[in-house]
Amino acid sequence: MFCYIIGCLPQILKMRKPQTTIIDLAKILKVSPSTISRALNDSPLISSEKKKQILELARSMNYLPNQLALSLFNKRTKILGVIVPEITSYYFSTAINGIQDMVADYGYKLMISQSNESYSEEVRLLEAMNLVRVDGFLISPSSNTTEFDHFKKVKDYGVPMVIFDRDCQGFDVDKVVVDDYAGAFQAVDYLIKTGCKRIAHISGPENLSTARHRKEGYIDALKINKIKILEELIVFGENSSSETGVACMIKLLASKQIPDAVFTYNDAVAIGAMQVIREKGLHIPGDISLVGFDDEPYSAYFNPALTSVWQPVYDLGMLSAKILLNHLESDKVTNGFRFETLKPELVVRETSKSIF
Amino acid sequence: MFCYIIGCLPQILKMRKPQTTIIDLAKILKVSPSTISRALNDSPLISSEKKKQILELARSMNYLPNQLALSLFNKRTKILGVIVPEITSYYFSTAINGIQDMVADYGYKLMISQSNESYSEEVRLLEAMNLVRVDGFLISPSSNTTEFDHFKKVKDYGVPMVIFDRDCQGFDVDKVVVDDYAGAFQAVDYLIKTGCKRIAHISGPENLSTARHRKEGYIDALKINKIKILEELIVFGENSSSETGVACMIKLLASKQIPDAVFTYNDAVAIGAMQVIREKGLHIPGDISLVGFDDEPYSAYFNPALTSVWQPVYDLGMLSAKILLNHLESDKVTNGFRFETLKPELVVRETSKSIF
DNA sequence: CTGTTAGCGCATTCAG
DNA sequence: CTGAATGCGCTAACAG
Repeated sequence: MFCYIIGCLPQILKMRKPQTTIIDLAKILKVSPSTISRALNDSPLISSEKKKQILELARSMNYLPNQLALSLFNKRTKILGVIVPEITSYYFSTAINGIQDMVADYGYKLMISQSNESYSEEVRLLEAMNLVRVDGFLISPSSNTTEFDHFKKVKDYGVPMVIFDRDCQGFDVDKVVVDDYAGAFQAVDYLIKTGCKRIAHISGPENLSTARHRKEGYIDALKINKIKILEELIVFGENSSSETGVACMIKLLASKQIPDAVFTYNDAVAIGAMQVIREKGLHIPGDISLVGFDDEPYSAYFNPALTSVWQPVYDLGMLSAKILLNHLESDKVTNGFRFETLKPELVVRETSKSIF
Repeated sequence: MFCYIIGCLPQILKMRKPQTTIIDLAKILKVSPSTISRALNDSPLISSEKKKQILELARSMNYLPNQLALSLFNKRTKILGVIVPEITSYYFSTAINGIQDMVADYGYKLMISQSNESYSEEVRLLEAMNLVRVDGFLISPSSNTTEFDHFKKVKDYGVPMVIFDRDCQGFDVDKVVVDDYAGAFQAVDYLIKTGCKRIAHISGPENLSTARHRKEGYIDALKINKIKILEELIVFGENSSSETGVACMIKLLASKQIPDAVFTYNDAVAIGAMQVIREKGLHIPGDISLVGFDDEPYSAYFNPALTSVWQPVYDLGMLSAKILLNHLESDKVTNGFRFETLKPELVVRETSKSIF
């Protein structure tokens, strides 16, 4: 679709208070706009006397340089576009945190939007931000994004971009992800070492690379420990909410032989599962061990405190932003793409037994 | 401080791929740029034949209108500046959610930043966003902001703004807040009705209007029920984290006579408090009732499930944005300021006893 | 219907 | 050291 933003059409609007420009200053001081510009930009090509005078007037008249004009001229806005599936989650908001902290010192602002896990919304946002001429993109694709032409189009347009957290297989750009496989493997291997033999897995949306990798880690940990993989012990949640955790756990407990451990896609799911287990009158970790993923701040305060796989999300944001900044602030032509993987870490708490 | 963004200074930078402009199109088709512009904007002042031809070429050349040029011309960017204390909290990210949902249909984009509860950072962000010429501001001030000249300066500059969640007393703008007083009153009144007589309060940062109002609600609920207010039962947390909840609860349990209920500034604090109570071997709500504030999604899954005061945060964001849009999209000159108050609601769960 | 002109606010050549 | 001219990409008022 080729369309133009409605807002651009002419329309009567409340006129904003006119703001002082370098031309205003120039007229008052009876000098040329160039001179004003030079003074404001601390150019050496101006007498310090005039400079002082100009700066003073500028201050007194509340002069503010217009970034729009600057951006138009410089062909760079110093704005970065950030698109995440949802901003409400601790995970992504922490990543954004990292991005902002990395980027602030370089004078970049963030334009942030959430796709709400919707592909079409993601496309819309991407295009809108591209029209604003953001200098680059930091994107974590929606779970319903299976085709990457929209990304490719923007990239080919010359806008640098970094994909983070969720991989887009088959689309070549810089990417930063967490080693979900390793995290899952570690978690399940640990469960096995504590004596669990019938370990279930509540997986996430199948389309998510993170969900797939965690499932693979789970499967390989079982394999390497010579434990049979049972289809009935793997259930798939539609999303990663606590409600989904509830539904999936109910399903798992409905079978004749219940699991002695559950490794969930993330903490939210684990929390839902925990409630179901509790209500069934089963003991954690006595009857069933439970391990989550993400290590959200609340997880440590659950009763019992949740064993979980901590992810370096803040660093994820930082590194993604850093890579993007590299593209933006250096002249080096990039050869190939970076694919960075950050290591997660198992945090053992009370929902899992200990290894003797 | 009067300063210029470093990024504006001339610097060698990797030239971005030149993008097609209406002038390019004009040259190719040998017509004037105005004609191109008219075609692109679906003006009636053009032959449908030419229009079709132009649109086709534009599409094939991946033409995208440059919002910067447009914004410079229209004196409006269709970008709204959002400043919140922290983006990581469920509370503010949900408010942002509401803002975005309200604003999306009107074609506005969001520039979001967090002040990290720092006054100076807030000032910095505000100024940077103002330079970008955002059309308006949605701000929840940092807890360390006690003086509002920076807001006033921007407002006087002609940029509309709405303050939300946290009030700035003495500064007149449109504001949208939640009735913290009523929420707190309801919670504490309820605790009293369940038989609690020695109700403690863990308050938030004293500078926060929300913390003050919740404390006042607590106090008035006691008063109206003729319960004596005891200084020793009110402790102040430096911030609103779970760690603070832990620290404050330890303090409360150290006194000779422990409370039979605790009303906390928010859920995060309550969670910390809950852990301390549990570790002391006390029963909730048997020995101590516990009520939080915010009703975060996890609170329902705690063990026992947390009684809390739900806040209409999403609506808070929506309404704030709506008010700002009113300023932006209508010609009506505003007389006075709106002060909207949203009603919170007590959600009773397991950490409080029931009323017989 | 179409082209020309001017200007949004600024920086940067190029002449003086 | 300073000013005049030019252009960033686009629209709108004004002629034709």
